[in-house]
Amino acid sequence: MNLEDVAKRAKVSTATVSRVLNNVGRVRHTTSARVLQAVEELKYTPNLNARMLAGGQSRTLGMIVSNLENPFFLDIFRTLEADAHRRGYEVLVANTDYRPQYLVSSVHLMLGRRVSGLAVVVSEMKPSLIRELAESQIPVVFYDVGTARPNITNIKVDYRKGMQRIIEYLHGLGHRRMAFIGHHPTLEPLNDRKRTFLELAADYAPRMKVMTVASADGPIGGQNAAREILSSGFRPTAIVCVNDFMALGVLRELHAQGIAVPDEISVTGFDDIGLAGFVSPALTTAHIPREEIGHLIGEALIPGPRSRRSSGREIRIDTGLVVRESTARAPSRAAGRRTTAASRARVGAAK
Amino acid sequence: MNLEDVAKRAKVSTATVSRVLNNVGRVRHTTSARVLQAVEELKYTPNLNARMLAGGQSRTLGMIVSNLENPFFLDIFRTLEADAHRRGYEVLVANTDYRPQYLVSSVHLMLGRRVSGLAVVVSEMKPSLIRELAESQIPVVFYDVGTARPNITNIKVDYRKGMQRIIEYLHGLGHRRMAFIGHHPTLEPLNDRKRTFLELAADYAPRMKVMTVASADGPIGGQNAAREILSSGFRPTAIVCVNDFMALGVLRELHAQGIAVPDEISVTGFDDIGLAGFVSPALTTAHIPREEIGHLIGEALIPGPRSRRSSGREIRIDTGLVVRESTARAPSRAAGRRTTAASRARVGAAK
DNA sequence: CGCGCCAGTGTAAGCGCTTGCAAGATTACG
DNA sequence: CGTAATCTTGCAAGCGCTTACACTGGCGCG
Repeated sequence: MNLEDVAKRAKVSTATVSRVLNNVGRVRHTTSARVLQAVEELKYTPNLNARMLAGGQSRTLGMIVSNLENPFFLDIFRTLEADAHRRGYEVLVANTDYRPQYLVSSVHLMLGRRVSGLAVVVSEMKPSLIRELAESQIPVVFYDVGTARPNITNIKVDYRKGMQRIIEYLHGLGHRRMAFIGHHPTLEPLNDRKRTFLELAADYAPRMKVMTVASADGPIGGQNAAREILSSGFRPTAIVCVNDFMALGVLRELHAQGIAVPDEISVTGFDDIGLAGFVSPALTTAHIPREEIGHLIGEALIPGPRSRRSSGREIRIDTGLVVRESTARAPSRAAGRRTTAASRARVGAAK
Repeated sequence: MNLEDVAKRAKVSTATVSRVLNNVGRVRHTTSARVLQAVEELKYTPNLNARMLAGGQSRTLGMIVSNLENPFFLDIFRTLEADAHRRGYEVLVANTDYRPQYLVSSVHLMLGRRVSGLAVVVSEMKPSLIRELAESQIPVVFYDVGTARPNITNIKVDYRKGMQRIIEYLHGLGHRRMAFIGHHPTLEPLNDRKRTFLELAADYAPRMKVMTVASADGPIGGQNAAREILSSGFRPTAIVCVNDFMALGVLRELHAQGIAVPDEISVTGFDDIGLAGFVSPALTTAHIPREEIGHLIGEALIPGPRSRRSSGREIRIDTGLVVRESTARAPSRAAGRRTTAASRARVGAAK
């Protein structure tokens, strides 16, 4: 079932059919009606691959994320997709599971499909890829990784400032023993966050006791990390999570162990995913404007009159602290702490 | 940057380059090395659109879901994708937001890309689409909707039996006033679920008081629905949700209103998404084996020796009840119920 | 030493669609 | 009416790749 079949049936040339289907050039009304009818009767669907090949442009964007399961990424995708559809674009999405190797193949897949723009919203990175994409000529947006280049827009969230707000807030509540839960410590951007936490903690209170652990992204990872902290003997009054998705698991584990949040331990997340407000206790977190990010990506990737095609720009996004129910004043030392299996000895803090 | 450039640089013909890249036919080792080097130097990426056009087959599957945000759909997608990758396939995903119109355009998009198989995992449907897909010749899997046809495999979850287990269980705990929370009542498959609930409730206890409300899929929808029930005056002892995703919002709202779950009201979900075990109280629900479904889809869509290409089959999936913390014996009438703003008068039950 | 084979390559015909160019059909106008 | 201007439409050249088929040497064997 191809253009020719339709053309034959409508008794016109393929060129005319093409014009009708694409609404370009002038076609007599009666002819176009005949073509449309033939299309209808034959249930013809244009071959997009051929169309792209011949047309030279795809009206398709690509988006690569680290973990589609994490609502943070999904929200950005959804916003971008909505914008794209509004402008007649499609968006292909690929998932890397934080594996650099998958990132590479995903990028190649996108490049192979000749997307007209690519958003790379991941936490892992290979320097060689940045070079490759810079040379690819297509507009690219990196989120959180990479650096601005001629055709590369860079969106960075001021993670440090967000973390600073969190720590400042917790410190103000009297917390002096904190644990940080991260994930994928081998990935530099993520590791950087841990470092930021450590630095800031040291800044705020030189004698702050801290500990860091890492597990997989997601509730299960958070749960495991919480378990690890609790069984280590270190007993923080606040647990700071690298993102909300992991914090969900932390909340669950504390609940399971009968530790009250926030009375005994305060918990914070990062991102402010929708779910953060739907768990109990609702999560205190740093808000990252995901919709804004989605729009920015669209603006950078989709050509248009309004868009200044912010090539090469570096855009910094700020975060805002959202205080909900999972944080409170640190329990006073005197306060009786329930003796759970996990709170045996208060061993010295790990650095 | 195309095959010809590479061919020129490697001083061979495009045919040879193609053979090297696809690992087909015999090519002298030294030649192939030369080609590979040229590819490397030119950073050449094959144009997949052209490849597909010329090759005639795409090794790409399509999957259309109603709500990517709902982990239920995402889990199926992830399993399918993993299977697909293992067999050298890609999978394109599209989201309909429960809108039939989006379903139609998504199907056309997939057909346009000439996917070699299509999974339609949605709750909305247009009969005309079924016909169209049946005629399309490509293998198709419908989940929950449609009917088996020559090239169409049908996977259906025995929703009724699952709901029956839930109601039986709740009834056994003494619940006699229940509310059902659904979504998108205009979509037949979803509406069917409400009907199932109503029938079963009537079966189990002729004098059971029931009420049904509907809102959007997701925690917010669940929250709104719960609010609606609570402010209606009807005071159920159990709230049965059409899926876990909505139940999350119900749990949140009850918590916010100071209503204890499960002491005052029991809550159940459906699907058993990962999050169900990570909220507090953990959700009692019916387990749908999403991984199995993902595998089945892969098996039906990806040709292979092992796969019996289950065309035209109808596969029924059974569910299992997972009891967690959100359900308990119905509070005795005498039990003091905290007088929250929402529990004003106990008005008669709505039918 | 001649012939058949086969490994290794090249040639060229598409795949289904878009589009510049030009021919044929209409319409406008003097 | 004739001719120019304007519409409609068809022709055909690709887009980048795969692949059937043809061709070229080198080798084994009688």
